This record gives sequence, C-alpha cells and structure tokens, in this order.
Amino acid sequence: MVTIKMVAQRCGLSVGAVSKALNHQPGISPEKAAWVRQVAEEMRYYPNAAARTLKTSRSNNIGVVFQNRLVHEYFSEILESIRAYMEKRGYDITFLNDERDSGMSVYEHAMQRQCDGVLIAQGSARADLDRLVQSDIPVVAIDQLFQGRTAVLSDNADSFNQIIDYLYQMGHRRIAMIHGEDGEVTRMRLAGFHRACRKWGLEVPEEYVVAAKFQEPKDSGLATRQLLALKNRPTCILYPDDISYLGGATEIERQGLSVPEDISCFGYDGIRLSRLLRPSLATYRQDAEQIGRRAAEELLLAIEDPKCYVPQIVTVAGSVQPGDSVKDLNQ
Amino acid sequence: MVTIKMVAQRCGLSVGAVSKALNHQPGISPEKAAWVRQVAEEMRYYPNAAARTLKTSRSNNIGVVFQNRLVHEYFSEILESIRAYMEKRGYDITFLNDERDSGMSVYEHAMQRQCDGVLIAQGSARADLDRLVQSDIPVVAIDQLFQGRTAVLSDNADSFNQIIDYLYQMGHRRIAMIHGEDGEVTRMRLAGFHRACRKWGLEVPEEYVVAAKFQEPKDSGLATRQLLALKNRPTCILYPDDISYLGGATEIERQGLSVPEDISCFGYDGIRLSRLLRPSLATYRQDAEQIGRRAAEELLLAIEDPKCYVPQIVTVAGSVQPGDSVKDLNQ
DNA sequence: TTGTAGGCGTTATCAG
DNA sequence: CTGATAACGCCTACAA
Repeated sequence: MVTIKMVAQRCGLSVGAVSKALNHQPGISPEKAAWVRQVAEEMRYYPNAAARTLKTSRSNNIGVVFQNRLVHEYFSEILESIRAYMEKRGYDITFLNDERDSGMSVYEHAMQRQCDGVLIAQGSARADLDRLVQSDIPVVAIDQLFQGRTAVLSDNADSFNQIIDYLYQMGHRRIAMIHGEDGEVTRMRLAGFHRACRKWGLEVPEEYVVAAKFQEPKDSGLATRQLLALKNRPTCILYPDDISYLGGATEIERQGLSVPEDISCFGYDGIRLSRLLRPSLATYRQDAEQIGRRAAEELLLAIEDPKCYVPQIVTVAGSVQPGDSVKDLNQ
Repeated sequence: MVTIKMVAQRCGLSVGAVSKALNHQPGISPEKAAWVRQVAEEMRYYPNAAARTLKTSRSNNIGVVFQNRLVHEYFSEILESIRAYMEKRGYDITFLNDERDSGMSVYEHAMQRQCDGVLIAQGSARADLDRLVQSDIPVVAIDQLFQGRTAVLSDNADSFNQIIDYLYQMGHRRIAMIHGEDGEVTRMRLAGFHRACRKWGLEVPEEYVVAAKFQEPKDSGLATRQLLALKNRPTCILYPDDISYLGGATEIERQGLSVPEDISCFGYDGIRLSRLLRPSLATYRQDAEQIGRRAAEELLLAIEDPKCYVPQIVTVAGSVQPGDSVKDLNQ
C-alpha cells in the first residue's frame, strides 16, 4: 500500500505538506499543491480509510439495517438505489445487524464502525433500534416512523385515493381489502382505504376487510377464500402486495373462477412480475428508486450539517399501474 | 465511546494489560483476565474498528462486488446467505464498486478499506476485476472462473443431466433450448444440454437452440415465437431462467396455445415465483443459500490461513423441481 | 510557505 | 505476570 509518507518522499516534501495539498488546505502554494496531487495520483495513492477514520472520526461509511428482507424485490430495489447514490457521493455501505454472537446492538455496531449515518430499511420496529434512534448518529428510516427522525414513506394513505378512483371509474362498487400485519404501514393503508371509499360513498362491510400477511401468498389465499364465500361477494379484491396476489389467484382458479372475468384483483408494489403476469396485474407502483434516493439524500444532509438539519417526513408518491386483472364493469 | 483506556482506568490497570485480557493473550493471570473482560462487558466496551484495523491491518470486513444485480432474486438470495454467514463469524460486509468518481478500481477500493477478502458475485467479467484477482487479497468468485482463484459454481453442466432425465421420463423427445448471453455459464449449460441429449439418443436440430438474454422476458418471447413457428415443433422448451419463461408464456398464450397442453416449459433458478405461478413452473432449483454459504466459507478459509489455502472449484448441486408446466406425454 | 510533533485507539514488544 | 512504549497512517496545530 502506498502511504502518504511515500508520496512525501517522492515529492521531497514533508508528510504535513503533502497532506495539506491532498486535502486542498491553505499553507502550500497552489502550484506545488497541484503537482503533489498529480504525483499522488500517479503513484495511485489513496488514503488509508482506517487511519483517516481514526483521526477524523469520519468513516465515509453508511450503515444499513436491512434484516432479511433482501429477498423482496421492493426492498432490493430500494437498497440498489441507496447504494448507487451513496457510491456516487463517495460513501461506502456496510450492513448493520445485531444477530452477531457478541450480543452487540445495532447502535454499538454502528459506533464500532464509526458509521457516519445509518439507514433503517426494515419493516418492523425493534427494541434494539431504539438505542440507535436515541443516539447522536444521524438516522433516516424508510417506511417507518421514529420520534424526531427523518422518515421516507411511500404514500400509503394517499395511494388509496388513486386506487379507489381508478377502481370506481372501472365501475367497481364492492371493493374488499386484504391487508398485511398490523403496523404503521397497514394502519395508514387501512385509513386511506376507508377514507377513499367514503369519498365515493362506497360502503365497506366489515367482512370486506380481512387480515393476512405481507409476502405470504398462502395467507392471502385463505383470505381470498373467505371473501369468495360471502353472500354479497366483492367485485374486486385488493391485495397487500403483488406476491400475495398470486396466492389469491390460485384460490380463485381453484374455485373455477377467473381473473378478471369473475372477480377483479389489484396488487401493491408494482414489482416487475406484475407486468409479466397474464393477465397483467393492476397494482400500485411504488417508486422504490426514488424512495431509496430520497432517504440517501436526507441522510447525507443530516451528516454534512447535523446542527442545521431538521428532520422531516418525506412522502414519495407512486402511481396506479393499470392492468388486465381489473375488469371494466362499465361495458 | 468507551475506549480501552477507560476500561483500564476503571480496572486500575494499564492499557496493555487490558488489551491482553481482552484478546485472550498470555501475560496476565486467567482470573484477572476474566474479571477485566467482565468489566469491559459491563461498560459495553467494543474495540474501535478503525484503530484495530490500522494496527492489525485486519478489518473484519469483507468486500462484495455485486454490480446492479441486486434486483435478481437468485443473487439476492446468495447475498443474503453470505451476509448471514459472515455476520455469524463476526465479519461485516461492504459493497465494493468501481463506479465512484475517484476513478478508483475495485482493487484500490478494497485496499483502501483493507478488506480481509473479496467476494465476486456478478455475472460478466470486467477488466477492472483482473487487477483485484491478481492481487494478494483473498478472492472467491461466484458463477465465474478466475485463474488461480476459488470459484463456487452452480452445476450448470450437470444440471441438464437431471433436467433431460426428467423430461425424457415425462415422454419428451423433442426438446428445445433458449439460452442466455454467451459466457462461462451459457457455454457450460449448452454443453451439458447436448451431452444429456446424446445420452438419451435425442436429436437436437440446430434450430432448436435459440439465443436470448438472461432475465429478459421479451427476448425469450421472441425466441419462443421462432420455436413455435417451426415445422417440427418441440414438445418442450427450456428457458434460461424463470423470469424469461414469463415472456415465453405470454407468447404461447398470444398464439392461442396453452402450457402445458400444447407445449411444455421448463425454467431455471427455482425462484419463489416458480411455485406460485399457475400452472406451476417446472424448473431447476439452484441452491442459492448453499452457494452463498460455501463461497463465504471458502473465503474465510483463504483469509484465515492464506499460505495453506489451495483454491478450488466448488460445485453446488441443485435439483429438478417438478411442476405442472411439463405435460406427461406417457399418458 | 514549510516542517515537526502530538495524538486518534489499538496491539505488540520489551524491560521491569 | 505487569506496565510502559512504540508503532499503524493520517491530520492539524504550532513552530520555524
């Protein structure tokens, strides 16, 4: 590894002078500084991250709490977006977890690595995170609210305005909703759903709202069965996510019915699959790329000027992605 | 942050003594060492990663080269598996890339961060990687071969033995193959395919082998159209991956045909989707979890004893996942 | 404008 | 068995 000392030697200067040149600091003539930088580049000198971190207590490293959601396309996209943005800004990304043997909390892990900031991108709140959230480390959460911290949320509540608008215009009046586990997200979606229905004067019988789980086709399959068994069957079912819809579709088919002829379906997330299915799945497309980017942006703002940074709640709008799984009842 | 100095103060010992106790080194009585460790734990002391790295030039940090394939379920699963394993062993994971402004190569990036080892998990070889591969940094590649380096491969060639066995037993004699971009993987698969067919005495007309792209349903759709137009149409089509099959399915449906009644289909990868589709997709299930774990294991071996480590080629077997997309022609 | 020296938190060496 | 002490590579006051 080429160190600053070697560069100094090569330049016939002291380490201090070279350091100043490299960091664009005063105390060295501009021409000489430029020349030093050039030599450094030729020598392929890059400052040792550990040394710099130790000295400056800035690591240029962002911690990301991701749990095991890596296998969900929506979250993968968010992560990819974060990664791309951070990289462009010269930050690295390290996974932060608490499952290690040492019994270290996420907070301690972040401290140990001297992460400049942490991005929380997991669904369920964990006691473990509280310590982190209450610390001085800049934190931005995705799809999750923490006291006094910036959160980037998909527009869970408002999305249903668009969804119900769309379905209403397609002639649907009896709309059922299968929702995921209880939590911030689910509560916002339920509220949004009910509000949007009221706006159009749609009645929502209690049995039209059924609990299932996110990303679990089986559960949504069962919920679908319940809905299909109702006397006053809905004309359209909303699913907690695109993957869950598959469970519903299987159940519908099993009963000898078909989408969208006998019943319409609407997903959530807008993963690639939704466009590839036949019939294509009408769904609400979340803008994962932008969610990731906004979160990254906010975090860097918080890092680069912690004193002036004021936490906020950022909402990223998605949009209805029409599809063949919703029948136009007007015709 | 609580430092070793604070622990020493609290214990009324020197930093040196505490360091020995913490690192289980001789030069301190076992009882006192144990007591020191307990105090350290109570104080929630964790060694500063940067300082330790600087001193030991071991970072407990693994670099992962992943490019933008994060959004493919197969790779996400591998990454998740790597992450889980490394974490358990006390290593962190940092993304390594070369797209940063600084014009730093992956190698330089890894050096700067003093990564203990690097995992290469991307499809296409890049000139940039060569520098890394030729360096002293332990490297393990996934689904890719590098001179003198350990590679963990899915059993691309052998898988077709199993696949063709399965299809033959289901009565298929005219089997076509749509394959992905040229490369190590594709070449191995093609060879495996041809060999397996010869084993059963199956003839493979040239027009039965069509090029498309990985993970691009549209391309596979076009390839499918070509195959369906043949005078002597195959009874079964092999797709480069499960996602690509969706493009084929769409094309088949568009022609008024159906899977598996008119034509059978077989995927590759065995992502979750394959089991959720109707008809369920017969496919070759790659053991992503094990591929990731084996790669991680090998890398740690190489790191922990570089002198004795001998690079090898590890093949991880998958298995045929039967599905309704293949018709039993025997009946 | 330049060079020197101290220290960030650790570990490791070497006297006591 | 114990405690100073010197690095690791870098930055930054401060002295020249």
